[in-house]
Amino acid sequence: MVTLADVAQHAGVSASTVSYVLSGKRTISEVTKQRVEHSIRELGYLPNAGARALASSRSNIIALMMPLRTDMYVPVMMEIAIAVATNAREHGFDVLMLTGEEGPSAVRRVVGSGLADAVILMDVELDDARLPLLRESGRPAVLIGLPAQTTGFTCVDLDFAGAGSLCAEHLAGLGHREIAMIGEAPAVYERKTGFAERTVDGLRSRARELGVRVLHRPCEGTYAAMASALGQIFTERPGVTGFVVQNEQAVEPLLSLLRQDRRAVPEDISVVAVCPEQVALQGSVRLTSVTIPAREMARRAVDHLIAKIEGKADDEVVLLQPELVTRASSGPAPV
Amino acid sequence: MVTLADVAQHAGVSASTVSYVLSGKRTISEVTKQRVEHSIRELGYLPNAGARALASSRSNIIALMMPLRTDMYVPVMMEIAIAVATNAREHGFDVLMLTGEEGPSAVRRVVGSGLADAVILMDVELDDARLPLLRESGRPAVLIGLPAQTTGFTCVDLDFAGAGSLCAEHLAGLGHREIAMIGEAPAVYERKTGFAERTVDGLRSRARELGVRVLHRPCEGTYAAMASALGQIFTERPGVTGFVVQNEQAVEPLLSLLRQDRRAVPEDISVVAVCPEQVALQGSVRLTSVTIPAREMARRAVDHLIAKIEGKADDEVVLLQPELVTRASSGPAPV
DNA sequence: CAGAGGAGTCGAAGCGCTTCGACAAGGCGG
DNA sequence: CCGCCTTGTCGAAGCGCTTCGACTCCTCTG
Repeated sequence: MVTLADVAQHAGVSASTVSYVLSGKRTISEVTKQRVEHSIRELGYLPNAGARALASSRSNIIALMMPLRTDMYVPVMMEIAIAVATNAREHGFDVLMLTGEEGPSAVRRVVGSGLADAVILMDVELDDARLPLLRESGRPAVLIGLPAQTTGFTCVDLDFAGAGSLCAEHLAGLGHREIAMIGEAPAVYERKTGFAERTVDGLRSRARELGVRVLHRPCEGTYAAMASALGQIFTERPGVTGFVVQNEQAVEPLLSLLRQDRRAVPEDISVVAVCPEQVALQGSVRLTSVTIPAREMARRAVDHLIAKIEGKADDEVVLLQPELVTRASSGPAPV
Repeated sequence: MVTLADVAQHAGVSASTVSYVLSGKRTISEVTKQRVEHSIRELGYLPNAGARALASSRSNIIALMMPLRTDMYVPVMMEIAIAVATNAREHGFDVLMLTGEEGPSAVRRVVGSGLADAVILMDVELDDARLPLLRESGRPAVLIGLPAQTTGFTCVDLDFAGAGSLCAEHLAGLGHREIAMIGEAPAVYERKTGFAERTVDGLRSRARELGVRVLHRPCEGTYAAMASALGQIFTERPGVTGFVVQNEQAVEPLLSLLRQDRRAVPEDISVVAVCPEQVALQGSVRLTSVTIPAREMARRAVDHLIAKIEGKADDEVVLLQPELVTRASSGPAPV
């Protein structure tokens, strides 16, 4: 193992000089710098992470906590996680992966031991048990999601209410007067994550303004559940011509069932999805959709977090503006 | 911040005693132990990770490297990652998430700096660029997958060849004489990950023994790609009555297209999938499938890795035995 | 031409923990 | 009843790095 001291000796300078070359915290003459850097390369020196963390009380590690709810849509989480890791690296940080298994106290452990400098929380509930612990710790934190009480945290999320109203506007603009919303699985609502409700609220209130009737049905992402939900919807509201789907697992079942039912998309029925772009593109029909910008959320979260670590950012609620892209699954309401 | 010394003082013992209570590496009388543990709780002491790593040259961190190929099936990766993290915690380890973005040298950085004690590599290619670096580092490593050259590593993977032959046996046993295999996307084969080829090989050789003809078609997981592949298959081999699908994104398109084509599953066509259990269960038809045991793979990988860290395990190739579960998508060949 | 101040470097003091050797106190066999 | 081993505890020496103050040259400025 090569140490700082070895490099210093090899370059004929003191250890502190090498350290300053590495950190750039003091001016070092160009010659010395070159010499030191050459020695570093020559010896294949890599600073010891533990020693660094101990001396500087900074680990350059961000903890990413993602509880694993099987009912939660996994690809979005994964995309965010990957993007967080990639982004963090660009700032010189690594990412520690925390699952929900350990419970809220994982936050305390990781932050209290100095293992992580800061925390990103995913899948945040309205009244999340991890938040008090995090607040107490005083460490920088960013939430992906929007809890009831945001003081002390920066929150990054899609403006789901806005997404809902965009869907309402789109369908209303195409002449639809009765629409149904296929929501997330009931378990998601029970868990009180907030985003599902916000979407419905946004959809509802804009629809009301535009004179459109809305029927909302939470639904699991299986064929069976979808079939039953669809049956109920058409029984209760035979005039429904537009669908908004938030549960991405339900998208294919819905399309498939409509097809079986001999209802053409978009001629008879228009479908708008709230989902990641990939899902909108890869199905049997290219879906008109409001994209869930996973990468963008991750990028914002990391950038904010780094800024907070460096003491140059305040708490803030960042709601990303949703965009609706019209594709092949929506069209004018039938006459 | 509470330190070991604070605890020692509070308990009226020396720092080393506290350390030994924590690590259990020397015998400590029950009374002292109680007293120390009480002080720890009282003060809310958490050992500093950096100091610990520095002094013991063990970070208790495992690096999990998962390159992000968009063509790779994401949920399996995610399931493995989560299971790795959860399992590692049970052994007192945390997991550092590495993406492919940084390139193979990420391995060197993380291991050379002492940030991670060991490494788990996912999505291993036959001739993976990360392997030489890892070998050189001398750190314990487990690969999830099977490269061409395994010396120096423990490898954990599903016996995909066995999975292939199970599929052949199942379909042959039901009387099918001509089967088609829908493989992974062409990009997967080009990347030389090995598992896709092994499945085909296993399927082919067992099929030959059983007198079954096999047609193999790599296929992307989109409707369009599937439609075209299916057209070609039935043109080339009109007598095909059995399908083996390895690309899980292709499963729903296949079923949907067969339905459209008025070919009933399982009456006219039998379908066997190689996929995680969840995928087999949640579609429009409950699929006969060979499960990809993501969690089990993760568990084995972590257990082996920990054993290697503690110096009590050798390199080994662990191929998990595949199991075929018969469900609603396969039945006797039509007469 | 003296003094101020900047640039470049060094030495040393930790950071909080682990671990090794030492040592005191008691239990045992011979 | 002495020496020996075991058990329980302590002190001190690091682990490899960061960082603060101090010091030495220079280069300006008045």
